[in-house]
Parts: sequence; C-alpha cells; structure tokens
Amino acid sequence: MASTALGPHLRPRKEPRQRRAHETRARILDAARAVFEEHGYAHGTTNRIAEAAGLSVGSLYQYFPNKDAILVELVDVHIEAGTTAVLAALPAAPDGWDALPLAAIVGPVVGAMVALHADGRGLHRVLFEEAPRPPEQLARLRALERDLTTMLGARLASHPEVTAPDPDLAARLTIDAIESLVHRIATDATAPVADDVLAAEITRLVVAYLTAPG
Amino acid sequence: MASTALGPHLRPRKEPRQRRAHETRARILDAARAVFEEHGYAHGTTNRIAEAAGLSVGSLYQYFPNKDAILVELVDVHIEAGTTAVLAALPAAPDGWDALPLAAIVGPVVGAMVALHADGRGLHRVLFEEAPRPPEQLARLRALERDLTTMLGARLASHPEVTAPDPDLAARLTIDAIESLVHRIATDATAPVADDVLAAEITRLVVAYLTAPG
DNA sequence: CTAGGATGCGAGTGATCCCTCACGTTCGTC
DNA sequence: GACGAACGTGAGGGATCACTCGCATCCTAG
Repeated sequence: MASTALGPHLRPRKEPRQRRAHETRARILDAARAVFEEHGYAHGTTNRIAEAAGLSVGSLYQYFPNKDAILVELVDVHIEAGTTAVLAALPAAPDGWDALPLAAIVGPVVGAMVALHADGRGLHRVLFEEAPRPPEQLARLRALERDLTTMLGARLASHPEVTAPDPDLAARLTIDAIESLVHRIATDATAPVADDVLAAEITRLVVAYLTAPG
Repeated sequence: MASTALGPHLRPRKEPRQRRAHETRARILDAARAVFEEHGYAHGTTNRIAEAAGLSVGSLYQYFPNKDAILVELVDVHIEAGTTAVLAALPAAPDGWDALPLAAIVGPVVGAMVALHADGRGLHRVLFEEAPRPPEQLARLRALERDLTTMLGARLASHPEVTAPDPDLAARLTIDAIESLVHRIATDATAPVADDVLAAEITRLVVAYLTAPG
C-alpha cells in the first residue's frame, strides 16, 4: 500500500480498526473497479460506487477522502502488480543474459504482460488514459518506464543476437510495442485472439525486429 | 461533410446561409479542437468552446444540436483525412505490389501516419478513447479498420518477401503496431524522436517482422 | 452489561454543466 | 432606408455530481 507517503488529500480518513472495516474497504475498491470499467471516469460516480458496494456514500467517504483517492489506489495496485509480474517473468541468469537466446528473454515477459491485461481492458484505459492523475503518481510511472527502458537498452546493446543500430531507441519501441499490442488485441472482444497465440506472435515480432539483418 | 446521413440528433439546427455563418461554424470547430485537447471531453464544456470561439453558447447551439455532435464531426473529419492520406501514400502499382520491395510499400504508409499524428495527440486521444461516441460511428470505424486489415492481409499473403505464417494476424499486428507506436512516440513530449527517424525505425520494425526467417 | 468508540447511513448543499429562450444585432434585397 | 430573415446574445432552468453532517447502529473492552 502506498498510504504512508501520500499527502493529506489522498489519505483515508481513518485507519480501519475492525475486521468489518477492512472488508468494507475492499468492497469499495472492487466496486470502483467495476463501476469505472462500465461507466468511465466521469460517469463513475461515487454514489454508484457506493451502491455497487452495498454501502452509502457516507461510508465510502470514511475510507477515501475524495473520488480521486480511490482511483490513485487502483492505479498503484496495478503498477505494483505489473512490476512484480514482469520482474518475476525475467529468466534468472546470474552471468547476464548474453548467453540466453533472445526469445527466452522476450517470451516470458510478453507472456506476463498478456496475462496481466487479460481482463479489465476498459478499466485499464480509464485508469491510465482517461482519468486525471496527480503529477506525483505520473512521475513515478514515467520513472519506472524510463528505468525499464534504459535497463533493457543496456542489456540489448551487449546481446550477440541484437543488430539494432540504436539500442535505446530499439528498447523504447520494444516496450511500447509490447504494451500497445497487448492492450489493443488481448482485449478486443470483436475479434479475439487466444492469449498464447498472441503472446507468441508478439514475441516473434519483437525478436525479428531486434535481430533483423542490417 | 457527413451531415446528410446523420439522424436529427446530430444534424445542425440550420444550414448556414451567409458567409459569416460558415466562418462561425469553422471557428466553433477550431475552438472545440483546442478546448478538447486542453481540457479533455468532460471538462471541455460548451461554454468554454463558445468562449474560445469568441461566441456565446446560444450561437454554438445554432450550429450544433448538442455537445456530442461537435465531437462526432471532429472524428469524422479526422477519419476522412487519415483514410485519404494513407491511400495517397500507397505506391501506384497497377500489377500489384509483389514486384515492389516491402520497404517501398510500408515506408510511405508509416510516413503518412506519422505526419498525420504529428500534432494533436491529446485531441486524438480525447476523440478516439475518452469520449463516448455513437455506435453508428464506431461501427464505421471498425469496418474501415477491418477492410484495411483484410486488404493488407491478402496483399501480404502473396508478397514474395513475406514469411509470416498467418498473414491475417500479421496484418493486424502490423496495422496496430504502426498506429500504436505513432501515437505513443510521435507525440510524447518528454523524450521526443524526430519524425523521420521514428518513421524509419517503425518501418524497420514492420519489415523485419514480416520478413523474419523461420 | 454497558459505555464509548468505530462503523454505517442518506437527505441535503453547493457547484458545475448542458441546453433553452426571449430578445438584440447584422446582412441582403428592393 | 426599410423590412424580413439570418445571425448572435447570455441569464437562467433543470439535471447531475462530489462531498458533508447529524444521527443510528454495531462492536468490543472492562
């Protein structure tokens, strides 16, 4: 939870003391997920969230100081889950990745990303694109992205299979391509693609790009 | 203009008769672009649009029956511009594309897409992701995308350079990758990439993907 | 059992927004 | 210049939404 570092405008009114309160808090977050996904940010009203959680608005405001605080917490949870999932998917290689085939590195990461976004595309869009977010959280997200990109760029530069002339740019395209394609296709209900097929094809795309003959 | 096929809820109140009225209409659309880009859909109020256009709200509602009608028109204009730009960028080849190098086909299309989204990323996001759009328009957009994808899939299947095992899936990834990467990178102000560099790199990615061995 | 804190309630407040309407202003025509 | 139509005005109605506050109910320690 990120509540320790948050300003007073995003801190809950009271820390829950009884078990009942913890359950209520969780119910609010679950209801918020559903309501934001269905109605979007602007029409995802606090009254609707409270109703979906089987509560009154007043109770909701016992746990969250305002509407945005709910959203911020949902985003934080998603960021944390994504970071740990991707890091866990990276193959363990104490001597660096240069000895591993590229597909063995890219494949698991893509698989983790696909799994992460398998459900809740609408919610994800609302959280990350539609809703206003505090600059503090946005900066954290950008820093995370930048770290990931430079880390990947350095690794790619030394990998024997990689032929990209500008590894940093290649790292950026790679990460953006993975995320974008997962978003677009994994959750497009009109023409679904099986998760494993999609992951394999995105992996094929990335590996082909990084190892293309000069 | 798409006003001929629109229902009464999206038709302007009156067809403009005087030159002044045409200018007013154009001013409203320009102002709406700016206001939606800056404030998003929900906070892009009709009063703000009218003010930005140097008009009163009442005048705005002489030309557009409601807020959404303004948005629909902006989207239609963008769709039309995008379609014509991409079609114009395709190389003329009466005997089909099979004799052309893949890069000569992909390059111009990517270049056209980059140029098309060079400005107004924020507006584009609002128009296509944040704002609610009538199902009719959404269906038109999906149909256009599907046509483009199947057209490209058929062409790719017969092209000698292409090695992708599933041309339709490859066509889909190709189109989505181009659009996504253009959106993400061409208009990310925090770490800008020159338009020509970006277009070249995306082209490299697509060609590498489509011609990957194995 | 009971006191007092924790939790839950929901009508109401003020703010914002879309859109209307009754009325002025400008333009084209004779 | 005078008349009618086209065009422009902006205060305000009606609706929605975030959030509050006074009070009821529940839980738990002593």
